[in-house]
Amino acid sequence: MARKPLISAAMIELMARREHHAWTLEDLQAGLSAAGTSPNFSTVFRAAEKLVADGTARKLLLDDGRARFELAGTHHDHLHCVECDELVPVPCVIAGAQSSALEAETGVAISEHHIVFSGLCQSCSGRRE
Amino acid sequence: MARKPLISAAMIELMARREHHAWTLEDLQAGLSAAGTSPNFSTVFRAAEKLVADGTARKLLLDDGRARFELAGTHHDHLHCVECDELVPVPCVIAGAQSSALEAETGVAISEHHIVFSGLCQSCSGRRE
DNA sequence: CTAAGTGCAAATCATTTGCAACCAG
DNA sequence: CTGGTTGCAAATGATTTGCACTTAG
Repeated sequence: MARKPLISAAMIELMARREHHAWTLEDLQAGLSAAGTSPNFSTVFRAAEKLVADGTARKLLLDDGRARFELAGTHHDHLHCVECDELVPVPCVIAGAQSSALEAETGVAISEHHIVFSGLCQSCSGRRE
Repeated sequence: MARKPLISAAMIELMARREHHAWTLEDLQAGLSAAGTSPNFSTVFRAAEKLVADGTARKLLLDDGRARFELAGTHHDHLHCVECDELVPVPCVIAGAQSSALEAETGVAISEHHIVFSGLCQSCSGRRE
């Protein structure tokens, strides 16, 4: 049990730069390589999983079938830009009252949710006007 | 160019029975086998993709990495039951005003969305009380 | 006959895992 | 030394594809 391991630390720093909000394993490997280290894909994979395990990051799966990792933080949802393929964070629009109403209406018990909007991110949207 | 092909037709009927709301390819193959035909996995796969292509069905990806197919219909969202693993439909809780407000607030342009709630479906929820 | 639908086997894709070599404490 | 980290190669799991064979029309 020691301090943050090498790659994990670099990975956290990298993600904190927000070049992307959510990173695929490839993004992470490329970013780390650009930053000097050139870790093996497995290493990136395991470091990312570890960050998820200790709560530092969260893993997301999109319909394109590739996992993305984001630094954990306050709850928010995402917009998947159909133009640039970025996954950008957007504030959550579901009020507690709404999920309560849904639970009452359907009989399900909700513990969490994740919304993925599809459309254009701010920059792609602006570029199109 | 003819009428609905064999397996596709059987697949639509099968899905319409609602044993599941959303079917994995395995579910579909098992269901079709139980119904008499025993199609090859590839055949099931291609028929399902075709249904998606012609708008009869929709393909969904969950965090477990396996695709599920549901008959297309009016928009709704889903609850993924953590107990029985079923994906059950729930009415959409996002009002148009909310996404408009989100667009105004963030500058993104939303074309659609999909919410996946996690929790207990109605039967699992009831069984636990 | 001719295009569409199938089955089977092989190819992909995106991870995951096994294991031996390494490295900081 | 000793446990955590890495690299490399091989194994998975879930599709996807290529191709030859059928079959409905």
